[in-house]
Amino acid sequence: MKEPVQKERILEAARKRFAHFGSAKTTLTEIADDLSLSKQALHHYFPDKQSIIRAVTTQLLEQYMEALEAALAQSSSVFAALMALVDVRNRFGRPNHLFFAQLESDGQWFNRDARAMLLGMARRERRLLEGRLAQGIASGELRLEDPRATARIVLETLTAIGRTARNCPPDETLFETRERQQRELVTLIYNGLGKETWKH
Amino acid sequence: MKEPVQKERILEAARKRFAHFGSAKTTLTEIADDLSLSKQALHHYFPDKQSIIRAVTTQLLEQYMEALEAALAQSSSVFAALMALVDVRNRFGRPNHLFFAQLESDGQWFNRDARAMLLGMARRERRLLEGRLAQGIASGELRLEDPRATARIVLETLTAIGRTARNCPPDETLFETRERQQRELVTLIYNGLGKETWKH
DNA sequence: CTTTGACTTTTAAAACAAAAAAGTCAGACA
DNA sequence: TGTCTGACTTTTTTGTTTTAAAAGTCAAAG
Repeated sequence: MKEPVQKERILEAARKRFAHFGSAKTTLTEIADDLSLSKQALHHYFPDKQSIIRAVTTQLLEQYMEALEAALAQSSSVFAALMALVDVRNRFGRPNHLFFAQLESDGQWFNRDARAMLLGMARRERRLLEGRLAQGIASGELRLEDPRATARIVLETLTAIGRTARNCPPDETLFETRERQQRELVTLIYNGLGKETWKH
Repeated sequence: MKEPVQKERILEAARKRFAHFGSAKTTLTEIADDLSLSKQALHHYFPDKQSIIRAVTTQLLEQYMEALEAALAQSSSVFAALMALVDVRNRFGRPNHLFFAQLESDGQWFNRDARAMLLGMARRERRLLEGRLAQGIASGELRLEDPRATARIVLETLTAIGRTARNCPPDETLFETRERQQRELVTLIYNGLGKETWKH
């Protein structure tokens, strides 16, 4: 074999195209051309386009989880952890927003696995945050009854904010606005309405 | 004139149809038929369809503002005010979700005024909530630095949650889920992470 | 084991025709 | 004069057909 990790090269090329144009607007021929191959070569490593999308998705989500886990682990306070959550989410979501938007949309195929993948990811994400909240409770930083429910509502809300206006134009301002909104919300939640407001 | 307030009757008929099918899927002929009129009669009172939509929108938003104002005024605590906010929002949004979704979407015409109207409404809504928060600060219930920013972020977030999955099927479960989510969020914000959780 | 050329099938896009709805106007009727 | 309708034109939406493109298959070559 010429290349020891041809599969990896294909996945890398696909990942780049998916990030820029989304999986729907990327053809197998384009991916193959990027590698100076014919599309039949791709079929030798992946049975169909769907399996390529799935592989790229798995890879991305796995990287996200690792980054989140690391960020939460080294956060010195729950507040820092929440801010890191927002940061890592946007660091991964922004360059791939087109890709993820298509995964969630009612696109033709896929979507069987996509739903399941994203759901499983949401679960792992929730467990991580729940764990960090529990740590905050143990350390006396927080007084919370139900860290699980709290983690769930925080993540659901951040997702809702991130979903707004997921239309075509990749407006950079929009991303900035959303991230700022998320940071403000997290700050508000951390402080609540009855305490002194946290100072920047 | 046969009817003293023919314009009102037309608006009422339009409002009903818009609520059920949205303004895009409602024809002037249908509205006219409901009143046993020809569509030309409608044109005598309203120059075009857009003006009917605008009139209905204005009416609905005005009713919403009055309901919200009343609810906030008679709320005994800020927490009750926030819950009332969620309640009134959904009480108005649910029956007309199709209508409002179309207003916000990139539909063919309209949308010039629609944006402005919704923006103005968001402003008035924010002022009301801000006032109620300031009242809470004055009464000693809250300690907040910036009630304006807080009102803004709360409303933006509630809107974001209400916008999720605004697709076709008027699934009743979805509305329940969203409203529950909004209540949980408001509770979380009120209490913050550092205090004892509020008991139901 | 990889890769490709030639092929079939499926899916998405473009073009076009048909239907429906919006909007106009002169005039009827009380 | 205020209210409404019939007959009409223009615009928009919808449905159908055609066309192009992409997905997927297979035998065979290096």
